[in-house]
Amino acid sequence: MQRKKKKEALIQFGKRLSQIRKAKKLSFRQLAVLCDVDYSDIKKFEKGEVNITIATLMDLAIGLGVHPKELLGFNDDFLKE
Amino acid sequence: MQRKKKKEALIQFGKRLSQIRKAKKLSFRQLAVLCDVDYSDIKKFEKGEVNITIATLMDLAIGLGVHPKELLGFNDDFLKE
DNA sequence: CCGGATGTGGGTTTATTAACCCACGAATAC
DNA sequence: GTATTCGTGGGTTAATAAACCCACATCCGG
Repeated sequence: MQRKKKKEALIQFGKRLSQIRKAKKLSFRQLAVLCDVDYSDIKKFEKGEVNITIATLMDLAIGLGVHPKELLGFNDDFLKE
Repeated sequence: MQRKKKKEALIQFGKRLSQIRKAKKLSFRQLAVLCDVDYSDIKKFEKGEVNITIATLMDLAIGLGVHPKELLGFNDDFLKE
């Protein structure tokens, strides 16, 4: 994946994560406890600064109480351009 | 995520990847060209040896012509135990 | 006013992913 | 029978994700 597209993908993912977290009315620190990751790292994920692995993705899904698929449920049109 | 569960998750992911690749009748090397990753790495992914990042996940999805979500479309019951 | 939670930004070290490459034997095709 | 493609297994090095930690300003409730 090209540098630019990769960055865009991570930002889209971050937005999706943020969306779900807020829908569940969880703070960074609350979610951090639920999914056993550091609270300050979650913000990095939501900003699209980190290219997380699927294990971390699943940790987040567990904490949020959704299927891992949900976290990738963003519009993927930008991938096709 | 506990060590054991993480391993199980990666194996489930690998199986799903293998399933889709075979359904599309692609060899490791063919898929490798389509998604621009090394052919010998794809086998490692399918064996669950590597905890890939979402950028690589998307590369695979692009090569396979499916939405990234599809690659996480495995049964996640083992996550809940 | 004060204690607690929150968002934010900035660090560190260690493990491991990404991105490569090579060689072999078996199966497939020409 | 040889050229191609395949699965397989085994490497390397550089980049970075994981897993931590800390400080501070703000906001809110008691």
